[in-house]
Amino acid sequence: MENTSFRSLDSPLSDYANFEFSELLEFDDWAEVDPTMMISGYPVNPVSAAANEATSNVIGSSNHLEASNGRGNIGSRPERKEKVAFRTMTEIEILDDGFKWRKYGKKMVKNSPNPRNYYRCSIEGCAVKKRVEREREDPRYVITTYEGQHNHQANTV
DNA sequence: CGTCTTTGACCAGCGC
DNA sequence: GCGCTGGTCAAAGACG
Repeated sequence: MENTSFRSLDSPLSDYANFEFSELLEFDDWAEVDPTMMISGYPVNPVSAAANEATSNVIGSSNHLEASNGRGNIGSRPERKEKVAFRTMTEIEILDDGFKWRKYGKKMVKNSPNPRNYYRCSIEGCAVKKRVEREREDPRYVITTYEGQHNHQANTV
């Protein structure tokens, strides 16, 4: 609903031009989420490194994460879950989006030589989950998947 | 002292 | 029915 929340968080850094969401992954009720909302609701502010290149790197590759949801929703809709996945060009996988995340697991997927990290919101009552995974053919790219919505304002960094 | 990180093991769902 | 993968939880440790 209220996508407002924060759009001008105290981001000391102003070079988060690496944030690119041109490659959105479709999962369940993706259509319910507005891309604009993510831009205003999930601002990223890399605290360091990577932030001088990119800027206008056009992603022309194709997504290969379709195998992620090959579980049980082939032609069916078990339930609606807000899943938002987008690719970010950054050397760091821990992007500070204004919320506090607690890593609760790491797993190595066969589809990628790199491990997949699972994060969860540290705020109680907030069941938002975040999945961070590196691109298989482009390690410089990071696939961030948000699941759920925050029930609180940004925890400010 | 409090919080978060890390690793392993366990469980569940789906495929064959 | 079995196997596989993915996902989650738990405990201990480390660090601030």
